[in-house]
Amino acid sequence: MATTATVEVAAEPKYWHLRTVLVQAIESEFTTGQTLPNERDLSARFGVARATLRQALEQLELEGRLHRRRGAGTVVAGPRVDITIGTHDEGWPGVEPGDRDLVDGTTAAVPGRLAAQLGVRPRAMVHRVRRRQLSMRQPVGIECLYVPRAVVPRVPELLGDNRRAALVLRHLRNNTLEGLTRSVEVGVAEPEEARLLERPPGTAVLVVTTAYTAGGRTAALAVATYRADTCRLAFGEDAPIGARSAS
Amino acid sequence: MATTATVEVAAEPKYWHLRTVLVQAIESEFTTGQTLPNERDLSARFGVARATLRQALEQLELEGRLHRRRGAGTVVAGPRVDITIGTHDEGWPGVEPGDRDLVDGTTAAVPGRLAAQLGVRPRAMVHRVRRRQLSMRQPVGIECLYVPRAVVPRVPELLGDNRRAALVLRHLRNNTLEGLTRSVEVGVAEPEEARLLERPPGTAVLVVTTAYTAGGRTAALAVATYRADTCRLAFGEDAPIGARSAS
DNA sequence: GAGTGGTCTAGACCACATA
DNA sequence: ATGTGGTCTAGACCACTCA
Repeated sequence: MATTATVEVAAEPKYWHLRTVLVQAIESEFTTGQTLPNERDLSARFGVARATLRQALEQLELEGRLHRRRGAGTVVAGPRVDITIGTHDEGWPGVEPGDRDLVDGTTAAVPGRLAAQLGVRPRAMVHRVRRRQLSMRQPVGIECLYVPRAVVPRVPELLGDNRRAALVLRHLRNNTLEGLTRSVEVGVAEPEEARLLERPPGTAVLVVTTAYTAGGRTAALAVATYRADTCRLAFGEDAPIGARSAS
Repeated sequence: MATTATVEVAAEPKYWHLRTVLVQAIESEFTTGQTLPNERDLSARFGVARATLRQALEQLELEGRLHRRRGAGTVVAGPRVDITIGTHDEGWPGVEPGDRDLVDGTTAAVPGRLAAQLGVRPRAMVHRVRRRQLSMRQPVGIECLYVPRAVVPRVPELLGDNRRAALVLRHLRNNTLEGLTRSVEVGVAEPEEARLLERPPGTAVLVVTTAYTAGGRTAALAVATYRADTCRLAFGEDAPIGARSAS
């Protein structure tokens, strides 16, 4: 029994200790927007392999404390962007604060996984309107609205994206949306989505799925994916929780 | 200009292609709960390094398609657990479906980052009640309630965790909660939290922060962290979206 | 073109679960 | 005791940004 009374029963992994050290450094010696030393220098300074350092950086990015851009560098992040998630039909038919970007508007067969949620046959035709949300010139989310063609039938196939999207949205606005069901979960960005969000494929995203009901059926389904590193979802009518409330 | 007309401008990373192959394999050749071959075999089979395979597996786990347990193996996951997030004071004062586990009940100085959100002085004393949510014997979330001692002063310091927690909750239930503000974001689990969730440190979690207001002030703050891989947050009164609605 | 983060490799050892 | 996933290393090359 030569067990020395080491209090260090923890034995936390190296990447976690590294993360803690980096958090302290970020909070005490750096300010928002400031660039950190590059990964090779940092790993050398801390005496760890670059992969281990990267594991810590990845977690800090997921927490929204850092932003990394290939070729550019790693900078200290500011507070997360608040994405307001309304209790009502907010978001789609209306106009909201913040810049938005029309990506495209198409009509095609419903993606297999969404047929059940939309309440349509597996290969039914649906309109899809996709737009991108920006915040301070940075892309933060992709919002995708699916509307069964049965709900909005009169959209000529030949129109351009902009006109088609406008038609679908106007039609929907005239509908009386009665209620909605919503869920939030974590997903990963597919390559195209990732490109629009200016992130590598597989980046963690918050997926907000909203089913709009009208006339006892699902009239539309919105699937919004927000960058998990930069976004916080804010619910309720009041102002977001901790934001700028320090007197 | 010897540019051959290669359509393959994509050049997606290897881990993403691997992910796609694995998704197809999981969906076609495996069923929920089934164990996959181990990582060394899989990486050999696909002709990649183990680290590359693990990058794909990590994403699949984050998506909730796989569960990995050290020493045990990698199994195909079932559908995510729906965590109901009510519009009212649901969750804390009341009782809800699903098993819960009291972790501890303490009274200590408020954690620095929460003082502003609770509307108390930086080193003010707060009661903390912490419990764990289980689903089918698996831990899925840690729910932590902070109540300023100014709101519930009459809790003897000497009581055991169970009694203290019960007192705080009963006191809070007698209060008239007037409203709440809520946000959802992604975070990483600290080692202790991670242990309770049976995951490695740094695991991605969904952080739900709810501020309860009563009498024009913040009476309580609930910080709930749910395993991002196994949980989906369901909002609204209706049943969750796609769940079991296929007739 | 220099410097950055992103991808990928081929190993090694450790902590844990299970039988 | 065996086998699993978890951690860590020391390299290499690629894709991208920016001066």
